[in-house]
Amino acid sequence: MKTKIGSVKGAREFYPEMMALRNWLYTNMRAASQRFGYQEWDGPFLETIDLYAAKSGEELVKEQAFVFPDRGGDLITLRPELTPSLARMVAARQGQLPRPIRWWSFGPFWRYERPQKGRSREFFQWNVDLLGVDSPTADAELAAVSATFFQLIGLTPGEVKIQFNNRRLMDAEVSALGLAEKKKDVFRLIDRRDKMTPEAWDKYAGDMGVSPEQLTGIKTLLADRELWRKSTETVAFVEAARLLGIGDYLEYEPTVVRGLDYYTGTVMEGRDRNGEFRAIFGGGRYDNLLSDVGGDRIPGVGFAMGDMVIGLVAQKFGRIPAFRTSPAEILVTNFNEAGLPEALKLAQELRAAGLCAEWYPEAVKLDKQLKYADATGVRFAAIVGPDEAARGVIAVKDLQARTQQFTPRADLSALVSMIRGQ
RNA sequence: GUGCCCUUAGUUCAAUUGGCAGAGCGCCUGACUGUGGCUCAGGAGGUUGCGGGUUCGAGACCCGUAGGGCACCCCA
Repeated sequence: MKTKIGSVKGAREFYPEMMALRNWLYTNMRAASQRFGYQEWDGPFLETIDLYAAKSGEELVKEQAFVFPDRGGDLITLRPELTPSLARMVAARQGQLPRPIRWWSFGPFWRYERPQKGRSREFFQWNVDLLGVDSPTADAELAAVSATFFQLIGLTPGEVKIQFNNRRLMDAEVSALGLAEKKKDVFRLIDRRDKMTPEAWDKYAGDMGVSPEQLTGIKTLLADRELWRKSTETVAFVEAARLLGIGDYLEYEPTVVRGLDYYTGTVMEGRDRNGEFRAIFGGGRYDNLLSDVGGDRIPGVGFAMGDMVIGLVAQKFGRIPAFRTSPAEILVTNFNEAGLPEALKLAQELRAAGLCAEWYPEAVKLDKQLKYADATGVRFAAIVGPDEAARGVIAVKDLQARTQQFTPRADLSALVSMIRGQ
């Protein structure tokens, strides 16, 4: 066996079919973003570790970031998320940017983790952020952007949902139980409610110093599907979401608190209704992030959606269209060696006429050339042999309809309208 | 970072207690010298992921290692 050089563990390889899927996601993400007036932007793929050390969360920085020294010895990080770059870039031009700031982005991110279903070390992520507005209505708009994307790719409220909660609300409730000082641990406890057995969860709570009475209080909170009504913020969020027509996608979920440290208010999470897959997207309000990276206090809200889970969910519900692998509309075949120059010329004239035309590079048997058209998904084939040349025509074969007709060589517009008219 | 499973032709997978490495699909050639999907016949293609060990003999057993998968952790 020949020497094989493998790919980097967890890195993504996009063969044309997968590239088509990625572009399909990108196209719909852009459409949803632009429908609400968001502008596309991007940050650096390389950053310093310091940018994330401040607020992203210890696990993300210490365990999951790709960090390596550059040739000068400085530590470089492949970006594990986008929000800190956004905060820095906005802070750098905080006086110049018209507000509100509505920005979206789609690009690669890296996290050093064990690859598994719906997760790799290299992934693409759609980020949407709204800065300069501190209101539950702004939070609802972000939920609406994500819901619009779901609608665009055909995922219904019966298939996916947007769960929401509020950090301030949960802060107050947890503090009321006398657990203000253990808030961070308690949030972690809440986050794991559905991931552990009830017995293990109780023990976990006891181990962190939660009394039986407090534990009962937490359970009461988490069982209260109407808890959101106690917060004017969440009530306003739900009202705005209903006005935006996405109420069917929303579901209040007290256990959603999100892992990133910088969230301050509304938090949300996209899920498939069956709970078969991990989170489709995650997001929330971060009002202190900009001041934490040296800027003014500009409030913000945003979410991030990875490309892998949404791909799995779209596939499960059969919403991924059959992509054409070849962009070519017509394949110009070669009848024999003598005809090669004429075929080459014909292909170029078809391009000049506006068609995407591919030229078969060898005068092999027609049989093989047509099989190639079939295999790559090119619908039409142009054939010019001695008979056609003598009559001044081109035989145009429609491989899909299994028909063939002749069109004048001198006037390609007839051929173009025939193909485009189909 | 932890645990379990997997790796044999281009690809998906077989191979009895350790005993001559095989099949489907794909590819190539022909049936069909100017026409694709179907059919039939023939053919090419392997250092069984890599490195050690046990054995008369290893695809199989043992150790290591790389890659892949699933779950945990964390999160998109």
